[in-house]
Amino acid sequence: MAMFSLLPVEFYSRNTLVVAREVLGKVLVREIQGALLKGVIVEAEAYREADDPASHAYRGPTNRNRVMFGRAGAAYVYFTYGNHYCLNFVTEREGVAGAVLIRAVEPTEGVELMMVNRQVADVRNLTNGPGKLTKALSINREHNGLDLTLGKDLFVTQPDNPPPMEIGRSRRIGVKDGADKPWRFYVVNNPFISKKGVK
DNA sequence: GAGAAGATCTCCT
DNA sequence: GGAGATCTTCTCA
Repeated sequence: MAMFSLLPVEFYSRNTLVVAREVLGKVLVREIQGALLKGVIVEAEAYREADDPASHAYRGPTNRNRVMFGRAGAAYVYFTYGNHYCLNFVTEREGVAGAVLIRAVEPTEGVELMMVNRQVADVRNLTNGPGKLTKALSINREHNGLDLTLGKDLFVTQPDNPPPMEIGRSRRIGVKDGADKPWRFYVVNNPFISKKGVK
């Protein structure tokens, strides 16, 4: 009996926009010394390469973004604004840059430990933003390049009986260049998404 | 080697 | 609703 179904590399090695949409409803799992922290992914954004001025990969490979050009199913974790880590899933075939930024999850397991990590008591304020969820799940630069398909430390699973959900689409948050592209996907009416009312 | 901007969050008003 | 915090990374000289 399978305890969970791990998403295979074939899930990730597709068009970035498809992965960004289909990753909604999947379960992000963080394993820390035997404890499991879980959250349902409810908001994600697609970042590509030459056609996407908002992407780190827009100007080609650099020391920071090289994971984006590598094998799909890896974690791309970067540090920004002097305070925050952001978690992405690498997409597309090897050699083509692509990543899906995980912007928000709905906590389902290990909530108490997340509260300790974040120092906040309101569940709705635990993981409703890219910098918040990495802190709640204790994700940092050590996870950059980690293989999400191994089912260890950090991985993603398909829930057994996913509830129906309505998927919304909007422009991306916090970008200037490429702001016109509707490459953000989110679960409509979910209280754990980072921003509401964005067109 | 310097300067600027950044896929954000929190606190303050 | 707005500004400051904070530091890494990139670009250009």
